[in-house]
Amino acid sequence: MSQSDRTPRVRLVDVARAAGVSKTTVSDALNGAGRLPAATREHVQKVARALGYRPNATARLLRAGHTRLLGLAAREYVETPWVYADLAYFSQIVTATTQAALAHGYGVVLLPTYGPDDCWLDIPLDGVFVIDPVEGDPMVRDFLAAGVPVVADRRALAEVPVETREAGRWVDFDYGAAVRQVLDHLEAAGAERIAVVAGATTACFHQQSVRAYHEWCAEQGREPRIACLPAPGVEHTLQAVTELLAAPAPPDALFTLVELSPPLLLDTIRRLGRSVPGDLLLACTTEDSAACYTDPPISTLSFLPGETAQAAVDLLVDRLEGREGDPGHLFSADFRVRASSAVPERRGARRG
Amino acid sequence: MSQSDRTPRVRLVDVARAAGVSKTTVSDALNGAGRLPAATREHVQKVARALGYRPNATARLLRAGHTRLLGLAAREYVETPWVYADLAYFSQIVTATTQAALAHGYGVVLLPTYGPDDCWLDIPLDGVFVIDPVEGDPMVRDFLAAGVPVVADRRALAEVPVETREAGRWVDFDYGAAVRQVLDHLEAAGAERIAVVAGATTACFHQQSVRAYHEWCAEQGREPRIACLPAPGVEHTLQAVTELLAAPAPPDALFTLVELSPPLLLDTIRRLGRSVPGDLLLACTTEDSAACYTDPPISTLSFLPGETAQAAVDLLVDRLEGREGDPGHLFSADFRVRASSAVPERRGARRG
DNA sequence: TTGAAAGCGTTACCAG
DNA sequence: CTGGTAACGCTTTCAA
Repeated sequence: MSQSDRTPRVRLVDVARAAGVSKTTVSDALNGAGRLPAATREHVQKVARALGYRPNATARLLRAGHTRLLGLAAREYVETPWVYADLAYFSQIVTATTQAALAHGYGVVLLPTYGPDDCWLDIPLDGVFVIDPVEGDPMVRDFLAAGVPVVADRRALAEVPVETREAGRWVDFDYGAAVRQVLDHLEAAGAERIAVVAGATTACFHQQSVRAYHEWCAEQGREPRIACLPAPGVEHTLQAVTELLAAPAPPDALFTLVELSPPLLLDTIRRLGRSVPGDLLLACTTEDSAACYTDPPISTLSFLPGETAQAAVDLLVDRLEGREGDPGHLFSADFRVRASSAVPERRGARRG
Repeated sequence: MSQSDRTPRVRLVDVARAAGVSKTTVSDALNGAGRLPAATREHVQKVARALGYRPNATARLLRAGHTRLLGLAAREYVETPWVYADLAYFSQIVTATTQAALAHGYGVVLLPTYGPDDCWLDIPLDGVFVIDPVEGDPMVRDFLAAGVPVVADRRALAEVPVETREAGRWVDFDYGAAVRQVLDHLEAAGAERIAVVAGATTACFHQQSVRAYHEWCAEQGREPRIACLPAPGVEHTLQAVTELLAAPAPPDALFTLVELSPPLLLDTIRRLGRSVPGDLLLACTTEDSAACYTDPPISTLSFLPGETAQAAVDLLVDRLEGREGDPGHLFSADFRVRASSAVPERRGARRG
């Protein structure tokens, strides 16, 4: 690959010349194809090894017509240069995607989320998994227009010209339903003023969940108490929590929709003088497994990154290998009620 | 890319035919090369757009002779199929590598850590960053033999045939020194029985750090108290901690060398009936930023994933773009003393 | 200004 | 059983 080398790589033809045979024979000998006599095969292999020959991967790909490379992009915070390290959700998506891809013999390329438009089109990809596409996402549009199969969410696919849609597959959640499930639970547990921390992006998840919260509030005749963060970050998130809890007639429940270390959030709430669940019911959208080890364990809403990634890869690979599969897969979020949003009795007991 | 399509992709030559010009003209018109009259250029562009033409990435790469793709592999737990999601260190390495690569116009491919030997050689890579190579790592050997520049640690490079070593660069730490620094600190803070949780792999980091601990114990005439984990995982790690603390004459200091959520560890220690730093001094090797928000804040040892990744990419890119740069970069670990391993006064006060 | 043709390094088809 | 030769799809040099 390296062009800057003084010594150019040894090519198939070099081996052929050195071994006194043709390119075909070398190719066959090395790939176990054809029916060469063992002697020829071994001779060629020896020469190849002696010369340090390695096939050029790019040339093989051009020949093969596919690259067995899948792209992965997290688009939620397109503006801010890549911030997914602290986000357990994206970490787990990356891991699970890589594992699933590997199991099918595919590699995974982490795609740029920002930067010169179209730069992603220079990467030789067989398919792409786009997580949290933004509204009218150009990446989804471009790949689909280029005929590269894409897995995204239903909205992203609906936004794309119908004639390019054929290569699109989707994985999706009913985000609104998930949010309402948590709100209903908190209300049933006695919460009257539920505060929410959400993201201020055009990703489907945040748009739908914020909308669901507002609708829910309207139905219940309640005043929304919501902080929308334009970017992730521990500082800002804790700050938002602090401000929400400092409001006059402070909330008696908190529901976070952005990732934040659960033990840390718990600790912060305590330092603000509130007990959980005594003064404040708590439910977190998180993939951090630490949530069930805290005291009290924290109720969590999970969007199943492992399952999602697995499904996305399967969808992509089915399409790539010519199998007619499902057009997509709808998941249900996983809400686990734990002691942090406990039943009303306990709260009444404490206060009475 | 997708071969399974009924409708084969439209190629350069198709556009040329449709526009009534030659391939050259199309290429020039689309790439802004040559000095075509504006009319021709626009005409070609219009036809290309109408046909939905997208250049084939693989073919361009073959022509270009490079792929602008960098491989990234975490080799520490080669046996276990990819377990880096919960590990803040690897997450941050991935993010930082991607960012740094992007800044140079390179993409990043996540490499398989296990699976059919050599399968990584089929991926068209310009360079590779191998984190925590194992002893005699075949991945490092193969890429170097193939003339693909590699960044790893010094040991990995030393193990490779000298004639292929030219394409190797390194980033490294003096792990032993880092470990001794922490042990010395804990001792100065009054610890007499320091327990350690480490990994049982052949990665440089674990080998050197475990050795340093044993040497330090020997020098001090102390009995080592160490748990070595063959694989990561919250359960196992907490279990190891529990066992170490349950020993007769229990340790008065704990130093973890494997990643574990700091707030969670603190919580666990407390549930075992020990206070930090009162009963137990605590220092963690971790990249989790939550460590400085706990109460008490936790002393941490960091191996600077951000800086390491940045340096690795720079080393790779310098080599690829023909610049003569450094052969490698030696880092010093970042040890931050916080209240969890506080000065002896406080411990005396509590106990007296 | 435009086009024909020569690569890039591999694999695969067919003659010999 | 082997070796020429034609793709794969693009860029670029060089003539016209």
